[in-house]
Amino acid sequence: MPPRACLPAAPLDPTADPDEELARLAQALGHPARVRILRFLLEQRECFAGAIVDHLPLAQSTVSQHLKVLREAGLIRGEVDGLHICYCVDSERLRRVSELLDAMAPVVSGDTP
Amino acid sequence: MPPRACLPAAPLDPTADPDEELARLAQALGHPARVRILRFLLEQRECFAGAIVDHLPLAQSTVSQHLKVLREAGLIRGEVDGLHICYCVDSERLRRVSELLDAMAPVVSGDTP
DNA sequence: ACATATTATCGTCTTTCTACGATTGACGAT
DNA sequence: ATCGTCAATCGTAGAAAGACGATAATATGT
Repeated sequence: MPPRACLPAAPLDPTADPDEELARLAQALGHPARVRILRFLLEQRECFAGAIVDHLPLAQSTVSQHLKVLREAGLIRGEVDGLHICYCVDSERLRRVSELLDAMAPVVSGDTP
Repeated sequence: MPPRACLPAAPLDPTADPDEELARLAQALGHPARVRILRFLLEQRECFAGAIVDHLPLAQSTVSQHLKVLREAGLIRGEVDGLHICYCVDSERLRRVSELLDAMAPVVSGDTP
């Protein structure tokens, strides 16, 4: 098996501010195409970029940009595998979103009297 | 107690598409100021717009626009109370975000072997 | 009716996002 | 070495977001 190099992946500023972190993650999720990419990636468990391009009605360069946004938010990781780049969701990072949300709104019951 | 009228609140297109819905909600969350507003609102349980303006280093009109974004995403509701507008978080709608996320990634364990 | 207080909206400017085609760089195969 | 393939990046054009001051709308108090 050839050694798998890792893409620059997540520049992810160690923001330390949960508001900034949540906003950053949410912004990455804030486009239908990117949500679709995530869902597809979760369904396939992993796949190379070309498959994602085929799955969306967008140009290759556009998809590549969306992938970059998701990568920089840390929501996906891409590994170079020969000619392809194999992408997969960083589930931990995805869970982090719910985590931040829950930390913010710790189960308030009955807000609509 | 005077009758409380409800603001246009949530135009919220009944998208039916969970990807669109999640993207829409995430986009509303995708700005630090708006996250801060939500957090503040959750802490206070409710408060009028002026208090939010005082709490952020932004112009009144800017805050008003952020409130509008949150309102249109259904994340907050504003009720006219005399001279003030009393805002509060729609916790159910906020939980909906986690819900959509969880539905998308139903607890995948061990994604980083 | 008038002045005051509170918030939304308007107009504008600047910045960022989205999308695309074209190009580049890297790899594998011939 | 050259050729195809795959994916990132560049350059650019148009759309949307973010910020502000100024203005308008509405309700309250005098």
